[in-house]
Amino acid sequence: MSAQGTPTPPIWLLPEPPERRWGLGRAEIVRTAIAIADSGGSDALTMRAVAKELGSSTPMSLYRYVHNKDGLVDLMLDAANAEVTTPEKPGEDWRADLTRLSHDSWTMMKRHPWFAELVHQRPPAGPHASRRQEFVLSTFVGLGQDLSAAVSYHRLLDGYVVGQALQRSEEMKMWQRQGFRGLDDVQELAGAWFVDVGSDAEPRFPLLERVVKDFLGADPHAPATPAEDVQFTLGLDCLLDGISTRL
Amino acid sequence: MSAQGTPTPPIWLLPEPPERRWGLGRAEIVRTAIAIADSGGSDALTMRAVAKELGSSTPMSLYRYVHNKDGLVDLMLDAANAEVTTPEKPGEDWRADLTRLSHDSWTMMKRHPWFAELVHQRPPAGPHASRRQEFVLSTFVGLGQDLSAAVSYHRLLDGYVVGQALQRSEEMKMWQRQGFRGLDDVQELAGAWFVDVGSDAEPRFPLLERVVKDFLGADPHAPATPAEDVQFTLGLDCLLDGISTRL
DNA sequence: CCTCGAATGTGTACGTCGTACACTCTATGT
DNA sequence: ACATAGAGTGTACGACGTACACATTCGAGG
Repeated sequence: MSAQGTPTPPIWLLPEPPERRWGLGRAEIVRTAIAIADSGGSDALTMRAVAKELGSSTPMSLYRYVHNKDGLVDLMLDAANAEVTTPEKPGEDWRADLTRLSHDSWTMMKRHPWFAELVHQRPPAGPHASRRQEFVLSTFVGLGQDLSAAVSYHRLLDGYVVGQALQRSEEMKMWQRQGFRGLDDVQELAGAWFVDVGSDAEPRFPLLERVVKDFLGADPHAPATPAEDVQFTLGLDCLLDGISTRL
Repeated sequence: MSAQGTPTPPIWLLPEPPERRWGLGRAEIVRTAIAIADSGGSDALTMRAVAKELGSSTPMSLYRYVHNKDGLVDLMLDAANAEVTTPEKPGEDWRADLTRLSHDSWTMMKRHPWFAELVHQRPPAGPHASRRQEFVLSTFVGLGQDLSAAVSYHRLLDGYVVGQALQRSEEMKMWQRQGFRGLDDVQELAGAWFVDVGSDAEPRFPLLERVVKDFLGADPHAPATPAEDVQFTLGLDCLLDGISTRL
């Protein structure tokens, strides 16, 4: 990544390349990049990979359109953000609004597991992100909160959603990490990953061990995991409860 | 990083190198790596940099001790986690316990801004992390919750703390991004980063703009920022409120 | 229809990263 | 004093992002 050399400014500062007469375009590039990251994870997102997928033999073609990789990431994040529908104005029921918004974001991040990993690598200044943030802020300000409290609550909510998504993508990686056969490996892993497990009679982390066993005992190829959504909703409700007592 | 090739298992699976007779040691390596990351950020954390700092001319010396970079990161994360004191057993007042634990973690992550960026890049299986997790789980289980609820609440809290730390380190990077002179640049930035700002008369994101101005208007070299801690505490309390109504 | 110039794609190459492999050096037990 | 395991070094490879010069392609004016 750009690391440190010259921390790239958001791509929005740079002019959109003029209307293309032939050749590639931002939209196509971003779509391809998203497809790659969707299927291969954020590690698979490589300028070379995107270029190859597009048929271009070298990655250099892309640079005319996206300026650099950080710019491409900016565009991907914004495209993903565009998939969650943000109301124009706060409605009657603030809690319903925010619940819907959070759930929309959550399903978007389930669709794009790379989002949570990449979003912390760029300043959060995309147009759609800004729009959503403005909406949430205005919701709380409309409820009589001052701006700094509104910012706090927005952070709280946003951090929660992204954090859950991050944790989810970690778990997915854990599954990919090795192909399990059965519960034998589970035992091995549970015993190995958590050091100082202690004797069988008195394990050092009994609860943790049960969690790991439950987790690893589940079918990795189970289609849908409603439990995930239930957990998400529980946390969110609990958070909104806490907020609402403070309004 | 290891990217994808062979997702490195946690370093605790590998035997600690036998007691050194001369030369380096894990402790010294990890200490140096943490010092580098503390001062230069997670981007500065390079095997080469660590080796140079240690006086070794090549990074290869390190590999006998830490196996690979992921292993070094595992050790760094665990060392940082060791800095937050986890009680042996849940006490009388669960809320005080968790508040103290969260605040401890938060100050640790303020001390080590790289922590939040690196923690999501490795499985959360370090001994100290496990111990803290076990403590939180047992707190909730002791309150009569079932295990999956306990896991939810733990995630909620942990995700909150790390998320706040992540946001903080993002802001710090934003400061470093360029050396501001005064409010002129601020105006420019505020107008530029948030696209479609709209006319001066009717900005498209009025609240957001105020937030950015407030943020950029503050003194970047202000020593302590108690406001930060106040925000942290607000969110945490609000979260604990939400949890406590569900117990 | 041909040609010219701007818009677009390509090849090559550099610097950085993690790290494998073979090598040399060092300190210790005999 | 010397063999030997334990430790550090040098060199090198492949992947990455991307700068720069070059080749190619298209659309408009003669």
